[in-house]
Amino acid sequence: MPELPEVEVTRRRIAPLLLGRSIRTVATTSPSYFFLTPPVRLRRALAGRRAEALERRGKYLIAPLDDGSRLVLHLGMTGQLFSSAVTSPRLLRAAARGGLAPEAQHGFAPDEHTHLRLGFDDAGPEVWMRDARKFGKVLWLAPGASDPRLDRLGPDALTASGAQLFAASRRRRIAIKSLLLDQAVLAGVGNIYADEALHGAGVRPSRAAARVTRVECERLAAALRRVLLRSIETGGSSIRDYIGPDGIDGAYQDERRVYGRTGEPCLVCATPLRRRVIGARSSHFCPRCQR
DNA sequence: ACCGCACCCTGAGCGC
DNA sequence: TGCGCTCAGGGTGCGG
Repeated sequence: MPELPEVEVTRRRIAPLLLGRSIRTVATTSPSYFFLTPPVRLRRALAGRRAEALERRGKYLIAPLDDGSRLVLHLGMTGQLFSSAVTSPRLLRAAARGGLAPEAQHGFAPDEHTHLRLGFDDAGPEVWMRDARKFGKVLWLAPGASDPRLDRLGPDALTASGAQLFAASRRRRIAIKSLLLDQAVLAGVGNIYADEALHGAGVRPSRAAARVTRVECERLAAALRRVLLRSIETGGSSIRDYIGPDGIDGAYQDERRVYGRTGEPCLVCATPLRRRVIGARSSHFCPRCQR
């Protein structure tokens, strides 16, 4: 599940493939709600353009183009943005992965889930976007156009302060976990890193946001920064679908302390970790360390 | 205004 | 072995 770290790693590694190259071909799948901008319009808008930068806001990637328009991408849950020159078992269905050595899986061929393919006016690799579940989004913004999705994003989780978090949590009766996932409060936090940060800060995910103290908000902001930065360092979490644009898996899944570890011992106090559904998201926590 | 929840989608993993 | 069911969840939007 691409969250801030995975999107940031993707940004850093895909930027060299995108920047300064003129887009010559744009191939898409059929219209669906994956395309907030209809494919026909998207193809027209992108052909001949050149990305001048690649920015990240929360979990969104934004590429300002040379005509002042912008290409906006969101990877959703299962989105993969990668070079056509790479392959990875994660690009294949489990059935197709079976038994194959990684080096035997050459030449990933675009399938029905490969929704966007950008080709360039040189001989280099293309940039492909694949998303089996289509929870991702592709959007083109005309010069000067804005989008409510971007406008409502709160401060980036990497730079948000404990004071901001404290202010945003006052009078809120929702669980602190749900508040962390609200992109208008903090941009970039998803289920994995919310759970990890709450454990790091010693705060139970189900606690009402308004009952989290100023000191705990400071601890939460610090834990978020620590967890997110460490994940970026290790290439993100490749738990199911996520791959780096260069086909290389992240390694942060090996450093998880609570996410997906229900029943296993807490690495701090050895108490078996618990799972509880909060706001339709599974939450993992230590009943002893997190109050 | 605030909050909970259904919905979009497909593949994995399970039970029978 | 194979089918069908359930679950996973980011973000949006609606109903209470």
